[in-house]
Amino acid sequence: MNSLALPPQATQVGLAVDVAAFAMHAGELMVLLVQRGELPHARDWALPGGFVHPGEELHEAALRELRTETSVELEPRHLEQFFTFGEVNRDPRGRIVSVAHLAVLPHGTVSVSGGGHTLGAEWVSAHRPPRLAFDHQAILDRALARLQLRLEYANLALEFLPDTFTLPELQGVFEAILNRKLDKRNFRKRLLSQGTLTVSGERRSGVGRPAQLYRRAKGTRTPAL
Amino acid sequence: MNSLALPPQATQVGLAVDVAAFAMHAGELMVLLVQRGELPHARDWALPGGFVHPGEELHEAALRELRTETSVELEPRHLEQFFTFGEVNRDPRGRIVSVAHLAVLPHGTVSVSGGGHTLGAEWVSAHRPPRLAFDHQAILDRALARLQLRLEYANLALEFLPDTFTLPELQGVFEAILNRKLDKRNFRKRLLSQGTLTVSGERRSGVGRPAQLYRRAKGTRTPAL
DNA sequence: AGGGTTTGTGTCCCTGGTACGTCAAGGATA
DNA sequence: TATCCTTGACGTACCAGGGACACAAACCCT
Repeated sequence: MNSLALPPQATQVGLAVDVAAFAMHAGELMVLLVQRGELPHARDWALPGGFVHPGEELHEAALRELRTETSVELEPRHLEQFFTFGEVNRDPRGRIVSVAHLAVLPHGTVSVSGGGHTLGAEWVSAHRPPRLAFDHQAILDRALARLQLRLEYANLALEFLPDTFTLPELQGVFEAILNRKLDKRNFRKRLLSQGTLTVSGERRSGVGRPAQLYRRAKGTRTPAL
Repeated sequence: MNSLALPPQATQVGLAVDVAAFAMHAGELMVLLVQRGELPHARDWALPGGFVHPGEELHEAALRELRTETSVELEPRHLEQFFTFGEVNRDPRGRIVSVAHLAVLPHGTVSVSGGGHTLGAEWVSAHRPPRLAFDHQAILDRALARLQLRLEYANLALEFLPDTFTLPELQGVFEAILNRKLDKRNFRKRLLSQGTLTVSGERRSGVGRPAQLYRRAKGTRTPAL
């Protein structure tokens, strides 16, 4: 079965995956970065990622790199391939194409720790990241654009919150992703009329009027990405 | 510069591109296929595509394969990468990842002729293609979905028509891509209120009332994809 | 008790989309 | 030349969704 030969002009390239993983922190959209421990770009910040192993599917590689480099365990449904970067000179080591993935980290996934060949892993502001290695800024730009597109449809924002949450919190997630303010009343109207939320108990935020707690309605389990 | 070594576990894979190229014919959305001349899948139909050459950008490879296999010359602005297929066993020759591209053929590009290693090239119904080689049916499915998404925004449909055209013709393009009928009057309203069309002379279709001819308004050159 | 802070709510208007009936301009035919 | 057939052209009414907008309610703290 595997006995067929490849034509001679078939380029053999290094196959990599990169992951732009997002989470909410203090009302800000954060992206997960690692500090590279090896050349090239040693000590520079980069998106987690690395080479695909033989016999390994693309999404498996993405999950593995995320796990080994940042200790973040993720379900496949929170991962989506969104673009492949294959420019000839994007990597000084040779022709390396990277299949870039978008990851949405469910609320609670905050503990990160460097691993593998990295010097460390950290959450940084997605809209104001430090200087990134390779073409990772371009990758991040595209990831943000895709994330904003996805927001319109699904209940993607809910992934960033715990099981129960307040409407202002949910609005904060939207604002952090879209990077702009929204109108309170219109936001409520839209979300509630959509019927994907149900109420729970009460809650006090320590300051101001207590907010109503909501949770996602039953049967609203659309895949995150 | 190129002196850095790749880590040993870095998978070397074959890098390919495939192109789902669409055009209108007799009111139907057509996709461009080639009949394979070599193993595997010899004599089966497939999307045009092949291996990326060393030092060649992805989109260059896509354009080259299209040119050599089907004699279709295309501008880069009519090409868009939309997904990368990298399943481990998608190709019996080994690990081959294919970066799939969507192409919109401007009106007039009809003459196709087989070339390269193919037995021939042909236009077939995009919604009812024959059995395809490899995972090309999955690629086609995704290409159609993307095409339908794109339709909403841009003047993508105009790419399928000559410089001057009638509104019913334009509506036919929409219907062919969306694979469903549209309302005549609402379609006019939408398109004309958009202000991207201007009028020209008249024209008779041989049967029924002659239709007004339109052309795209000046300064409406948004990139096709 | 009062000030500060945050949540919660209703109205108007504009836009875009859909459903729908009717007239107009030709070609073909008798 | 009159009639019919075919297809293009046009306008109205209705509904849903989104954006702009101001004020009351609940809780904390001092």
